[in-house]
Amino acid sequence: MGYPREQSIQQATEVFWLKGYLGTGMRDLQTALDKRPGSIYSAFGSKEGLYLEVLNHYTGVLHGQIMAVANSDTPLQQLREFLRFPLTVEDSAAHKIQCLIVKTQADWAELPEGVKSELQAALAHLREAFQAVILKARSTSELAADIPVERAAMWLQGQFIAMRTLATSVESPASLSWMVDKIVCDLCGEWAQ
Amino acid sequence: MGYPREQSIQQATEVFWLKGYLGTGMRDLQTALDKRPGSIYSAFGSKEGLYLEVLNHYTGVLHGQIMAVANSDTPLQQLREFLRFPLTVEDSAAHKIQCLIVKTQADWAELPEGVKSELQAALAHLREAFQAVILKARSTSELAADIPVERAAMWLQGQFIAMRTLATSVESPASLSWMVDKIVCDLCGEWAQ
DNA sequence: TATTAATTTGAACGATCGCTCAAATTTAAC
DNA sequence: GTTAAATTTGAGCGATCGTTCAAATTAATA
Repeated sequence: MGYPREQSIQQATEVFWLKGYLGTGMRDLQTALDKRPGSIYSAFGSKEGLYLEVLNHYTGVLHGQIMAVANSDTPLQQLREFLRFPLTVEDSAAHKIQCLIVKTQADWAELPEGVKSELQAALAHLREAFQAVILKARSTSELAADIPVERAAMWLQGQFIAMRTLATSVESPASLSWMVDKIVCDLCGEWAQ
Repeated sequence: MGYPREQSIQQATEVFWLKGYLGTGMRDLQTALDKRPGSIYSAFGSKEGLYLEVLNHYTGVLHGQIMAVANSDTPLQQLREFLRFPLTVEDSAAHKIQCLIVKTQADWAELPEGVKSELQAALAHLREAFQAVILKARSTSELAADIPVERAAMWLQGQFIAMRTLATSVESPASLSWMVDKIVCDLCGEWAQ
């Protein structure tokens, strides 16, 4: 049995997701991974190195979910389900409502340079996935042919951020599902050039 | 000359706004206020105490701005200007794009209990102001009579968060002004019950 | 000006931070 | 079974954290 990288990354994701990059200490990670500092450092090099692997894995999963929406036959309907899902997590995992990327971005000014650039890349990567959703919905005529694709993709990312952020500050996230309908409705609505 | 509370609060606001609650150290504050630790502690009691005064002052200013929108004769037009303004800050003050409250909220899990509850209160207070804008716009018939007021207020707060967050991750915030138009457009659009 | 009260100073405390590395342990090779 | 290589261990490093408090300074009173 070599070092369980995959498992460690998943356990570290939980901690970073809950406490953020700055808020997470190496001792939190040592506890969560059940590893002593030397093992973690020999496997990941530094706290930043571990975080970057976590961010990479997290972004990949999220990107995959959005691309699955884009690749479905009914992208707008799948988008609805994608947006609604995080509102249904149980209380014990409430931190999972907030997107890890957006959460980390809030600490922007204090982040190491390497984390900053990877964060920017992650945001851009996810925006590409949102753009694929728009394009697919346009091709299935669920969206008008003249929709401004890049703006709509960025707007969609913004709606994602808004909903996730609001959901973390409300006692019952599920009660925000009307917002999902509003988003899809507005996506199909007016896009004055 | 007594202790310059007002001035200290404004200087501390700058630091907390830039670096967040967790990211700001007492030594950052000592530098910014040009005061030694004892003075700060005798005036504000603790880092948390100083932050709470900063948050209170900040919330008051923002609430006042939104209420000014609500009290104008053309609330929707004023809302446009209110939303557009932060997109125009110069590069050197880029951190001012992001709302201090939303920024602090991202560190939720690590915040002292007192900060958490004040943050919740601040968000609710600002939502009341957004609600006043909706109500006023309805009374001037800029908005339909059957708009769901509470939902629209929360949605508007979400749009505010989305725009401010996106603006911090883009090279030219001013290029997002189309989003302001989209927000006002969507506010006037469909609100399926 | 002498005396008291209020404020400011800054060295330093204990706790925690990210991280190191010599030693102990486990694994692999023969 | 013996030896060499790879991995894990955990005490502890220097730095920084929020905070304290005796001493120095400034302001107020008589």
